Amino acid sequence: MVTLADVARHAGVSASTVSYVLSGKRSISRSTRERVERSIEELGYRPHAGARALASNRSGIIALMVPLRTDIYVPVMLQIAMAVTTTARAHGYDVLLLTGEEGPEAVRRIEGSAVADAMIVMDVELDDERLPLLRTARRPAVLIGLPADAGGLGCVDLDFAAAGALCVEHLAGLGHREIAFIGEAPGVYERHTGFAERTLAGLRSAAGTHDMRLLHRPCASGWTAVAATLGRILEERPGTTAFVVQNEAATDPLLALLRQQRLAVPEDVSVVAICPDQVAAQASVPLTAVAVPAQDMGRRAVEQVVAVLDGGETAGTVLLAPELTVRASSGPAPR
Amino acid sequence: MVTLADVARHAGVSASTVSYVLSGKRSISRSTRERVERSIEELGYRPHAGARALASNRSGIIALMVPLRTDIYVPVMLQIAMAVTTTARAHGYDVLLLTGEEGPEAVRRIEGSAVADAMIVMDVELDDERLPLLRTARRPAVLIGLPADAGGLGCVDLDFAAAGALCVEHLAGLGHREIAFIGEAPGVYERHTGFAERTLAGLRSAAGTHDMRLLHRPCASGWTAVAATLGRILEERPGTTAFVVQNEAATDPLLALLRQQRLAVPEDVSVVAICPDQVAAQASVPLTAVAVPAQDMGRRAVEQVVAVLDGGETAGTVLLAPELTVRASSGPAPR
DNA sequence: TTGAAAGCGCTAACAT
DNA sequence: ATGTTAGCGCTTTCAA
Repeated sequence: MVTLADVARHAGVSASTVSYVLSGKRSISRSTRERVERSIEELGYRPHAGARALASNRSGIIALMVPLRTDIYVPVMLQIAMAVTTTARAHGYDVLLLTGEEGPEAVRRIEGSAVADAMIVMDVELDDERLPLLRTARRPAVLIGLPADAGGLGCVDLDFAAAGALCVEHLAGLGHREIAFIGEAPGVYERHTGFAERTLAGLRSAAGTHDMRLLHRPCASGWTAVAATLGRILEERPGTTAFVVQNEAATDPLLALLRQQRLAVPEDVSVVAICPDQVAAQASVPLTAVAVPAQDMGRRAVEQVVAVLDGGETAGTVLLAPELTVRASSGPAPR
Repeated sequence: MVTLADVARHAGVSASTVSYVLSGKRSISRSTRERVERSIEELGYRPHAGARALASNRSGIIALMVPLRTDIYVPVMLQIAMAVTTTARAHGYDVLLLTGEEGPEAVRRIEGSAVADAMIVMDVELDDERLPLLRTARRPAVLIGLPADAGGLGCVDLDFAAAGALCVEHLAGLGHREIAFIGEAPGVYERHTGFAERTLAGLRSAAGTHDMRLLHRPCASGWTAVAATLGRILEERPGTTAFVVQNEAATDPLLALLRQQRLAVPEDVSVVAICPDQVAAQASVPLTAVAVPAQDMGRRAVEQVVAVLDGGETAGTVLLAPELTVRASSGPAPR
């Protein structure tokens, strides 16, 4: 294995000089730098991550905690994870993948062993049990999601309340008066996941403002579950003229079921989704939707983390403004 | 920060004793062990990952290379990644997430900096450019997928050729004579991804044996693409009585489109999928399918890697036998 | 602008 | 059964 000492010897300089050429933390004469760089190249030298971590107290790793539950919003999760990884690499960091399964213990483990310089936590619950630990940790943490009390932790999320309101306003403008909200799986609400509750709050408040009736139904994934949910909604509220859907797994079954019931979209009923643009665009009826900017969220989270690590700036809350794209699934209320 | 030396002092023993209590690499008297363990507990000691990596030449990290392309088989990818992470944790390892984007350079980086003890590589192409590097690396590597020439590298994969054959045989037994194969996106074949090509080969060979006509059509994701593909198939081969689908994103649209065309499943046409069981079970018509055992694949890959790391046994190729589950989407050929 | 040298916290060979 | 000690490869003062 090629070490820094080998490079120093090969270039005829001291070890510290090589180190400084690498880190750029002090000025090096042009000729020396070039000589060292050539030696590095020729010998194929790579700094040993462990040695560097020990000496510098920096591992160059960002830990990413992903929920293990693969039943919900899978594409969003993967998109975020990928964006985090790509952005982290662009800043010279690698990403350690943790499953939410480990819970608070994972936070202790990462913190204690100094294996990562910072943490990014996804799928945050309103009163998440990992938060106290993250707050007192010596390493920065950024949440993707918004808990009840961020309390000094950096947060990145879509403004889901505004997203919900935006859906309602779009439908109100089209003359709809009675709408149904097909939400995430019941478990998501039971866990008090921030984004789900905030969306619901946004919908309710805007529905109130616009004097609309709103029916909320959580919905598990799977064709059968969607069919059951739709059946119950149509029975309870036969006057429903529009659906807001925040459940990636439900959009396609919903459209197919409406078709089966001879309900034309958007002539008979409108559908507005809250999902990634790609999902909305590829549906059987291209969906009017508020985009969940998964890539953006991942990218911003890393940028916050890196800002703290490199600059020392303390992280705040970044709420991304929702954008609604009108496609083929929404239209004027019938009659 | 609490160090091993702190623990040693607190317990009244030497540093090495603490180290050996932790590693179990030599016998320690019961009383000493308990005293040390109590000190560790009381002080809240965690070994410093970097220091350990430097001294032991082991990082306790397994690198996982995941394709960046999020357009294909997303749930499978995430399921595998999660299974890898969970299994790795069970063996005391953490997982570093790499995107395929970096290509061979990532292999060099990981290898050179000793940041990971081993690599698991997903989405392997038949003649993958990362293979030569992985072979000469000093750290073990296991592929999830099967290249043209594994050449000493450990491999884990579903036996996709057998899976394809199994689909054909099931349909042959039901009297079908003319079948269409809706495959992955064209790009997947262009990249010569192993599993896609092997499935096709298995289908073709079995179709030959059973004297069936087989039409293969790659298919991009998205409703429109599936509709176009189905349209062309029905036009070219109006006698088609069964579909084999290896494209998670296409199954649901396909079923909906068939319904629209008044083709009843399975009375008029049969559908057999190659996809995770969960996807098959949740479809609008529960699908007869060969399961892609994503969890299993992830788990087995880690077990291979760990076997090499811990035991030194050299890894072979593990081809998982396909299993076909009959559900509601397949039945006797019409007429 | 460069070098010398003291650790960083842990492991493992060598002693006893 | 336990202790002593020499590194592992790098960063970073301190000195020149």
